[in-house]
This record gives sequence, structure tokens and C-alpha cells, in this order.
Amino acid sequence: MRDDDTNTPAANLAVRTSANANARDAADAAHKPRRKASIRASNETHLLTCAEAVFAERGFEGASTALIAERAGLPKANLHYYFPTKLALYWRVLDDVFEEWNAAADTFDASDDPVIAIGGYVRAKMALSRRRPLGSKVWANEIISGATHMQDILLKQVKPWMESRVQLIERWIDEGLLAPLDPKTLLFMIWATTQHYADFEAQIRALAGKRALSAASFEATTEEVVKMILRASGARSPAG
Amino acid sequence: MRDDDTNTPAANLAVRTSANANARDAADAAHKPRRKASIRASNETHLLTCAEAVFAERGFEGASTALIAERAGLPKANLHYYFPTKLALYWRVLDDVFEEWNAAADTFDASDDPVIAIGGYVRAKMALSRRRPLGSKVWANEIISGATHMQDILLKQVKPWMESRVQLIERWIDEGLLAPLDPKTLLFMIWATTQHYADFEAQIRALAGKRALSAASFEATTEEVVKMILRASGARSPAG
DNA sequence: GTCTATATGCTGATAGAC
DNA sequence: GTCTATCAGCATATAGAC
Repeated sequence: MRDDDTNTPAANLAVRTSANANARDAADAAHKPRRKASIRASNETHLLTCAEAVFAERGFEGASTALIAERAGLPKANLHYYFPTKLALYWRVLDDVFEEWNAAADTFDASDDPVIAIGGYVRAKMALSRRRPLGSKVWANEIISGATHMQDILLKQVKPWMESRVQLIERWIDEGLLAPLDPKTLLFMIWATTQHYADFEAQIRALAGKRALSAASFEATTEEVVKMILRASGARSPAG
Repeated sequence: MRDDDTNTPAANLAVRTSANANARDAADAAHKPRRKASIRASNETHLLTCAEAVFAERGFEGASTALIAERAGLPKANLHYYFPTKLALYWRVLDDVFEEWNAAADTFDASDDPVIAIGGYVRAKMALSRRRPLGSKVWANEIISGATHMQDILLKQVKPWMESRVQLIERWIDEGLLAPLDPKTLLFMIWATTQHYADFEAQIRALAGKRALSAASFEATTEEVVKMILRASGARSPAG
């Protein structure tokens, strides 16, 4: 590993955003056509999409830059022009996935009614599993492999989020709005159950049939999951 | 892929068992020392143990026979002497994992009381996650990657088991011993939640601390999970 | 910005001496 | 049954012509 530890996914995220902005500014300032920057942007996003699929299917070590480039319809050297190393490309994919995880996490704070907060969060996580299963699989692969490239995100972003949500859940328990339970166990159960519909797609398809993952069926399953999680947590609304 | 479809994990399992028996018989019949057969057996099990760890960490494509052999302290050629191809070795690992999955599945039939049956099954799955997390990770990796090497096991063994358990759950619902729910969603929730403690070990360690996976803590967590799953399913004992 | 050609090392698997 | 030496192919990454 030649990269120093400032080049983490989170650090990369910041770099990327400002780098893109700088590229556009430079093009504008020189009165050059915006074309180059937009070719770059579209090639980068296309490569990221293909990389997400290959990393999901084969994990970091199993994925090859040749296969990613082939799926993107670009020569391998072109991939290395945009992303210097396979690891840099991987970190960008992890970043993108975490951004969506974060957006879903916000729905937890939509209300101080645990029925609405927990129900809404479960629905958001289920929707994410359906909309972007590949991203969830990349995340899962990374953690199964020991989460070596994600320690920073886990410790600096996910952990604080979890800890404040644990306090919120404990308050709800004190107020009698939730059954006495271990908050972390509840959160892990929500993550496990909702992400299962993305990560274990292939097993669900084999066991429950292709229809099980159709739009209508998935929506019904989502409501089943919401119902069961709410029952598991013993949630009730403050008013009632 | 040069192997024909009779060489599936399930087929391999049968072959292995009889092959081992034959090897022992032959040695006994020829009055040769038992040594050779037991060297074979011990090398094979050792290689299987190391292979399980490497496949868990890196997935099938990411794992290399060189690394597996190195961890086993054997030359790579020796590995290929016992297991002709990487795929054959992988299938044997999948078999072993499935055997344990199957043993845990039996606990579901320990009683006709859903509180005992479901609670016991959850405890068995949690115990398995703790005792053999690497096996669970291999299974998870395989399914995330599309379950291409497990279609037979899923369709011929897991699916029938699931379908008969679905009928049992439906009967319990009819008898008023479970809340009205979709049985498959309940089973998926049990699998997802219990396997989470094996597959997402690294995340749990990062978020909840190393202590979270200690023996005492894990036992407490198991009871939390049992409590929440039973509440989610609305289970009650027939007598009460 | 694109892409052919190539460097360097690792991959699964085998040959054949011991 | 063990293991060194080696194969052909694929891995990541780069050089340099266009």
C-alpha cells in the first residue's frame, strides 16, 4: 500500500468536489469550451457506475481494472488516466455509497414520534436497497473482508451517528414509547433486515421467485418489514 | 469452467465421504500403517480451514491458492495434489458450511410451540454465527456475488426446507399462535439479523467495541435478538 | 484526452525429481 | 506423498505516439 492515510475515502470526497469545481473554473477562465470537463465528468461517472457493479460482484481483490474498463467500453489505460490506481477508484465508489447511506440516515430525524421515525427510516433503507443494490453489496463486501478501507468512515461518521441515535432511543424507552431493549441491537436488526434485500438478492430470487423483487411485491414486503420492526421495538406514538 | 454439472457441492459431499472411507479401508486391507490416510485427512482439513478463512476475506475470485497454501504452511503444489482445482476446494468449503446451516435448521422442529421453535432456532443461528463466522462470510460472499455455485443447494435443499417451514408458520398463524405476517419475511429477518453478527463482525467491532463480541456480551445480545424476533412475530405458547 | 504496446509481477495449474 | 521448477496467461500500471 503506497497511499498515506490522508488519502481515505472521506478525504477523497472533499478533494473530488473541489477538484471538479477547479476544473470547471479553469475551463471558464480560459474561455475554452466546456467540452473537455464534461467528457471527463461523464467518463468518470460511467466508470464509477461500472466499477460499482464489478466490485459488487467480485469484491475489491477479485475485481480487475480490465473488466471495469471493458464494461465501460473504454481502454484500460483510459481508466488509469481518470483514476490513478484501482484503490482510488474503489474509494470513490465507497464514498458515493456512503453519501446515500447518509441521506437515508437523515430520515430517522423526521419526527420525534418513534413510529414515524423508525418506520420512515426502515422505508428509506428498503427503498435504497431496491434502488441501488450494487452499492449495498460493495459496502457488504468491504465489511465482510474486514472493513480495512472503511475504518475512518465507520469511526468518524457512522459511530457518532449511531451513538446519538442510541441516546434518542433510550429517551423513547424512558418515555414509555418503546419497549425496554438494547438500542444497538435494534439498529443492527434494522440494518441487517433491510440490507438483506439488496445483498442477498440472489438467494431471495432463488427461494421466493423473481416476482418477489418486483415493484409491487417489494412495496408489500417493505410494509411487512416496517410492521415487524415496529412490533419488535414495541413502538407507540406519543399522542395515543 | 471445465467441470460438468454433476460435480456440484452436494455431489462432491457424497464423493468425499465415500472416498475417505475407501482410503481407510484400502489401508487397513493392505495392512499398511494408517499413517498415510491420516496425513491426508489432517492436511485436507487443515487446508479446508485455511481456505475458509481466505475465501471469507477475499471471496472466490480474490482468493489465491498460493495464499491458502502459504497459510497452511504447505507448498502450492501440495494443495493441488489434494484439491485438483480452486473450484473443487471452494465447493468443499461451501459443503462444510451448509452442513452446519442444516444442523441449525433442525432446531426449528424441536417443538410445536412457536416460542420454543423460533426462539431455539434464533439461538442456534446466533451460536453458529459466533462459533464459525468465517463460514457465514464465505456463504455471504457467494450469494452477494450472484450465488452461481450454490443454485443447486438453494433450489434442492434450502427451498424445500423453507417451503415446509412457511406452511408450519401459516398453521401457527391460523391457530392464533403468531400474529398475521408473511412467513418468508419472518425467515429472512431471522437469517439477516443472526448472520449479521458473523458477516458484519468488523463493523460491529468498530461501532460497538471489541467487548461487544465477547462471550458474555454475545449471550446477552442473543437473548435481546430472541426477545425482539419473538415480539416481531407476535408468538405465544399454545398452553398460555 | 485517447489508446497501442509493453513492463513487471502474480495467477492457477503441472511436470517430474525425490 | 512432497516439493522445486516452470508453464501460459492475466494482473496493475505506465510510456509514449497520436
